[in-house]
Amino acid sequence: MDEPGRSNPTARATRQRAAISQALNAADGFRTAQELFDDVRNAGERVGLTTIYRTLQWLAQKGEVDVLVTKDGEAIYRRCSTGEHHHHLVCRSCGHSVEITNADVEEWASQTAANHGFSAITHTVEVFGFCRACSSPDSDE
Amino acid sequence: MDEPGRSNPTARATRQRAAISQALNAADGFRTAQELFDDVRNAGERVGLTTIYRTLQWLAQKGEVDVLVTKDGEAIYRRCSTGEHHHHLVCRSCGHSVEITNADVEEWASQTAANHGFSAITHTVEVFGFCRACSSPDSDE
DNA sequence: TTAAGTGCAAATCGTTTGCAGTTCG
DNA sequence: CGAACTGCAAACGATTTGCACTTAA
Repeated sequence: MDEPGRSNPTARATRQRAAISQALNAADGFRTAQELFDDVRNAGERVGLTTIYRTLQWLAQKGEVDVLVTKDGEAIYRRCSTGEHHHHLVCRSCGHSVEITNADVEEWASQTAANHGFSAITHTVEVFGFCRACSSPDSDE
Repeated sequence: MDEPGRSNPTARATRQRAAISQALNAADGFRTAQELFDDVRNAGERVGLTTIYRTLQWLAQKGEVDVLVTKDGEAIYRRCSTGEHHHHLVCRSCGHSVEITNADVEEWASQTAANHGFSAITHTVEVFGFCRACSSPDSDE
């Protein structure tokens, strides 16, 4: 993998990457490639889905974005918050997300990792469910 | 479309389901649908991949198998472990992953979600870091 | 200039579904 | 018999790749 602090010699500053990076920056929480595609479009930029995927892959490799996979097998990306650890409570229905924190989890994560001999720990916790509004008896999915 | 995962009318005992269940039983850890397909074949049974998927879906719904999704978006299944939930400790360098569990996190997740009025909770915990081997001074990759 | 970057369309690949033929009960 | 169940092939949807064209440096 790339060494930290050493910029990639083959990295060009393109309009597309800037747009993607910006969308990633503006996004609060995880986004699928498609969502990012839409975000970029809404921002008035035109970037191909392919480029979204390739750039995301590139950023992930550089460790600038975290990648998770949902139960549906979809990849979701988030700007990697170096050192910062905040989690989200995401509504499956409306997408509303609440930021949550809990020192215990942080503690548990680093502790567990250490027990397994892991270092340079970073963790991600995402809780999916239906928010109060969406789980009302007369709401649908 | 009548998948064996519908309501619970009449779960029929078929040769295929027996074979799948047996393969699942013999499997040591997680298996992909394909692997299970092969396992069943090696056991001398002939079951379609479709049936593997449908039965797995059915078993998952009944809570008899756990389903996880790998980074590649592949679903992996494992028999039983009702209520047990695994998380992963993933090495950023070699990709080696260790399964971890901790009831406290489960508790925390559902508790926190409930406090925010969320229901039908599902959570994902991923801990990234460098495993012992990869953090050794002379390791590469 | 020229190789990295981009985008469209086609290709992948795991998983799902349409449908007609089987089989359990 | 009739509803479940099965399996093949086609459909699917997210992601990747082939290839000709742009563009940053």
